Amino acid sequence: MKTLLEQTEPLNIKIKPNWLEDLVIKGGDYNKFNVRDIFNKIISGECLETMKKMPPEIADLVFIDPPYFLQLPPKKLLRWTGSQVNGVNETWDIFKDFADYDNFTLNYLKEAQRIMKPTATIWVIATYHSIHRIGKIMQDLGFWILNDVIWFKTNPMPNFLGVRFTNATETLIWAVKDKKVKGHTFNKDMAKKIANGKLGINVWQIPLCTGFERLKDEKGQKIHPTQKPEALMERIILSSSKEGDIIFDPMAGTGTSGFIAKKLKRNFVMIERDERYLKTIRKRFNYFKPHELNIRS
Amino acid sequence: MKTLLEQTEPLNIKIKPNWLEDLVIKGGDYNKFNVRDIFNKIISGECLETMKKMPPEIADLVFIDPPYFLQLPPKKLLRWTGSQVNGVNETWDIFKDFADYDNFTLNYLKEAQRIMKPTATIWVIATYHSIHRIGKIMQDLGFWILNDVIWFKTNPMPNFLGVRFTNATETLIWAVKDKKVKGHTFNKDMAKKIANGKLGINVWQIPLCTGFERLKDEKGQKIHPTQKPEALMERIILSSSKEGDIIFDPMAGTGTSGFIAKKLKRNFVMIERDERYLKTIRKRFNYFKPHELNIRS
DNA sequence: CAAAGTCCTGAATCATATG
DNA sequence: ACATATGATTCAGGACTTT
Repeated sequence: MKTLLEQTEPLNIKIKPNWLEDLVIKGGDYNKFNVRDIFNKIISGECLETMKKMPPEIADLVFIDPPYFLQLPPKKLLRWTGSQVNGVNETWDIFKDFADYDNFTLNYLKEAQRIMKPTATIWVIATYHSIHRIGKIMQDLGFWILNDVIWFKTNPMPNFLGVRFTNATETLIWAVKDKKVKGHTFNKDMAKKIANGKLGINVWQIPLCTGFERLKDEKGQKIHPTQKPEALMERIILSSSKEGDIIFDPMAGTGTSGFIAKKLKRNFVMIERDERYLKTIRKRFNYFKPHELNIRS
Repeated sequence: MKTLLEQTEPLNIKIKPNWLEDLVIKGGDYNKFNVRDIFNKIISGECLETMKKMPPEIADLVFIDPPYFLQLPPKKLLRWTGSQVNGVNETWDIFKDFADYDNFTLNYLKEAQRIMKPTATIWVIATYHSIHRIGKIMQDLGFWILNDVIWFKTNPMPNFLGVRFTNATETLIWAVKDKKVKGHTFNKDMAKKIANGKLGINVWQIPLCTGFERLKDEKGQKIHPTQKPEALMERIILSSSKEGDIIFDPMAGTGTSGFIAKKLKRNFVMIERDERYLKTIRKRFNYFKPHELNIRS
């Protein structure tokens, strides 16, 4: 598989194919969506209110990369070289307190549960800052956890202050919507290939998203502070979905889930609020031919 | 360091040194403990009620290996007492529901928080079945998580059914009792040695507790279903405690925490209810000389 | 052109001292 | 109890520069 954006123009070029405009639809224009409205589309709109407009039981796979609520201090951490650590200080990661965060979590999980097909599975990713809250809320909602999967970063940011272990992992929770679900998709052979060709183990060694794959603006600054690696998304999709499946991501960011879904012959529905990210997704999807996105060129 | 029990007699020999009797004290004999009562002792008694008798702020390090609430079907339930010693329903991993489990968790965590010295840290281990519940409850109680540490088993039980990933991990939560805590113990150099000599990473590759280290009865049956490897306990103690520290374990099982604590020149306080495990601990501690356990021989 | 060296940065729950 | 200012500290990997 080719590396991201190898075949796309630089981001500062303003001219784009017209058909890419059709990739994003305005959620505000709809009271309810039907599947045809949103098939292989990114819906522009706020996460929760847009999810509520979705029809029930349409997704084969749900992927959610929510805010982690890192609770970082507003001040930047300086390195001895003078450069600063760009912690996440986006407004979307700010919550009043745990109760506020929990409430948000509960709401999007409820909607995800409704949107999932009966045999669908869901992946949620976070760090220790919030994964436990998410996991407990999932269990309380009746989700049945199939696995924790550990994303073991080969090149984590070191903890140079030496007061705790270097945090080299993020945790993914993989679950079905109910304990009684039978027949969810799991591609066993693919899982073996993915996890070091061994037993199909729940630890995945994958580097951070850096280099050419990392989407950057005209100034060379990263567009999204937490862009997920394509390799991670590939493993998720290859191990737990089939060709033609609908993959739903209500917090798309730079759209890695839909991008990889499409590369792997799946379909997607994504939601994203931020205009800057939406613009980036359009650029990114220039990789595809119109017919691959069910758009008439 | 020598392997466990290399210098002890086989478990089927009934004659033990008398001084080992003093290793276990009866919790029921006390209304309140003072530190001298319980210094390098195993307290025989039920976990919660015994914890409540403990003085506040005495532990430098708390290690808790609680029931995981695996929710296995009844016939596969793990028996705390092995063969039915008494008719009482003393099964180890049975809880009515999540609320029941959460209530138990909340109670022992509250007590642990009280027993911890102001700069103490706490380790709790579990699998995905319950770690998220534990983690959220910890956060709600004000514990401040320092790290998730992943115990990555080199020889996990393979998953033959092919419906999910082979679960090769357990998760440890490492935390201080409050966000404001300053000056907890973290032996940085030791952490580097522990985690592949590199960054001091939060992923530890350790085999399951098997072979000679695994404690077995006269019939060769394992005594405890989830005995933790010594290597795991060594890493915990070496990375986050100092010589002479008091390490507290309210659910001792076969006493690995205290055993390794003592080997590494720390002190311990342990609580264990089950007479069979207490007997095993006595055997195990025959490894030491009386003066190492502050007992007059 | 290859090899070696420099610089930058990645979801980060920092530590200590002073007011 | 707060807030604010300043100090000490790290590795892998990619981009870029120099030899």
